[in-house]
Amino acid sequence: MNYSDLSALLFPHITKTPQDYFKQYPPRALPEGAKVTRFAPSPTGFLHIGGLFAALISERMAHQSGGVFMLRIEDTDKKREVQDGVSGIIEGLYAFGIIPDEGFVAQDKQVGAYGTYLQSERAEIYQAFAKDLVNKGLAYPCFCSEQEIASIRQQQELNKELPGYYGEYAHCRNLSFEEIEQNIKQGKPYVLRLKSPGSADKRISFKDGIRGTIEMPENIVDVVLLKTDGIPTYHFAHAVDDTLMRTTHVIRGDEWISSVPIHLQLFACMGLKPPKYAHIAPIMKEENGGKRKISKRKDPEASVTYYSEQGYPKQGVIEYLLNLANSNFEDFRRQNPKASWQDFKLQMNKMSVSGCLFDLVKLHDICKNVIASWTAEQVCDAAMEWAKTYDPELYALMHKDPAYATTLFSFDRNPDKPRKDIGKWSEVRDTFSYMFTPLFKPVYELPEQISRDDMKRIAERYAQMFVPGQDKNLWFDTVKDLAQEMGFAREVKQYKKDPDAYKGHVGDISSVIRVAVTGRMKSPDLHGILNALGKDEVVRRIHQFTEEI
RNA sequence: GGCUCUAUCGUCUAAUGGUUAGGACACCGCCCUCUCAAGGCGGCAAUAGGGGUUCAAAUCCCCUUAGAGUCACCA
Repeated sequence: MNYSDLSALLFPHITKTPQDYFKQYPPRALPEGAKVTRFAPSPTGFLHIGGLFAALISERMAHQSGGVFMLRIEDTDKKREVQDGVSGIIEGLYAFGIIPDEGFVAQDKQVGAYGTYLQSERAEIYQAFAKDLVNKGLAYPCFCSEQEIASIRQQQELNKELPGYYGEYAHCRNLSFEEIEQNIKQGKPYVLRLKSPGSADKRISFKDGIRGTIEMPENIVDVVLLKTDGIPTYHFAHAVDDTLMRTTHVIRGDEWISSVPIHLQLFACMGLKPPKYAHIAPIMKEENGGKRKISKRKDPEASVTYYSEQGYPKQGVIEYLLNLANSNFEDFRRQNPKASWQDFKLQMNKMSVSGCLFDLVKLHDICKNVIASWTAEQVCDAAMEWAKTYDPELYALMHKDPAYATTLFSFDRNPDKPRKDIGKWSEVRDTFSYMFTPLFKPVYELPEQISRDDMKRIAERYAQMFVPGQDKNLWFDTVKDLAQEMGFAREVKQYKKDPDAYKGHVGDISSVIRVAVTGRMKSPDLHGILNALGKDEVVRRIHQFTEEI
């Protein structure tokens, strides 16, 4: 068979060759050791937490090495595509600060000299490479119908043989030029298959950046390169795109490991050097005592939008992910409390090989620490930004008086022992609702050891005594004075020494004031709260308290 | 089922043939304290099972078991 006749028959309109494209997309001028990586999702819905994880690793590997990080969209499966899928991914990435250098930077905006980064716009490129393979006798058209493929499969299952289109099962491998020509003239649909040079008894091995050396049987299946519509399969697109985009490191989910023999063979057939691979274990979820891959359908926390909605600070989410990737991130953070997470040197070979369970509790803890390390202004800004979209009522209240809102976050926020009570912005409303008069709808929790009469007397007396703006120690002295006046001990220790001599102690006085003003038995620094609320509001709340209990 | 990978506290993991098997989260106790949060101190808690190799095994080898991934004109 004359293969150039065949390639002309199959691709009459393709004039460019792979060489033309190599010229168009020359090697990148990057320093030695710079890694070129990409995140290449298909736009089938919102960004998955596993996708963010993979993107983060790729971004780190590129930027740590002075390389380039690309966002390529793999939209070769039009059936599964979802509207706005691209913007969902970009927004998800941007929301967590993962910014590509090349590829898509907005729904309809691409940057970079190695594009287009949208696979559906690259059809001609793939076909040029396909034509070249046909020319070399390494690819052929296959006219088998779905039913024929299915029956081959059935037969193979019956014989307990490797399923797939290969060897003697690959009928269309042996079609003559005339047969092919006739089929084409009749308009019979076909796919283009690789004429796999592999043999069943040979094995290949490759070095995975995360897993080390992996050995596998060589690929022998004549995999589909171009689908009926002329659009490539993932495998072929990967080989062509990552070659032309000069990707050095392909970092992807470990569901791809078993396809590596196909990929390596494709590169070999095209005479190309394959990139280095690193396969990331999936993020898992616990279910009925077992582990399973976290699922878009079943698990709300699978979508990165969940973390935005809940208001986990993006730094916290990223740091949690980095912690999953390299557990020594924790040590780094402890030693460098102020450093940016980007200063951490992520190491691929330290990544876990088996999938880990996603732990929302640990995430929450990390977020608490992250928030605790910020200034009140930073916390307030971030909380407000969240509230803007997810809690408009709270936003309006904070926005009305930003200085007041900032004050709330400064309670107990001293640098040595910062308060750690908020892990995500959705907790702000409940934590501080009593600080906003419109949200203050008290259901008083009362201290049991104090009589109602005493509570009223304490509260009313305090309303008279309260002087805003006092120094904290001075203020507490007045509370102690009140304790004494009411027959309570000035000090807890004093009370414990001789409980029968007092009605209670200064802590009980604080409790009454606290409950009157916040409706709760627990709160941050009472002194701060009273001063923030101001005399009028404190007095008003105390009156409300004495009337309602 | 074939192929591939994996197995250390409940969870995330450290320990590259010699450690009282370390840390973090969670949980429990104590201390500090006007409540809470935090903090300090302590506790609970693991090498899946069985065989080898070795003076010595969580670590190397084999088997078993369990889990994960994959076997599409999906990525």
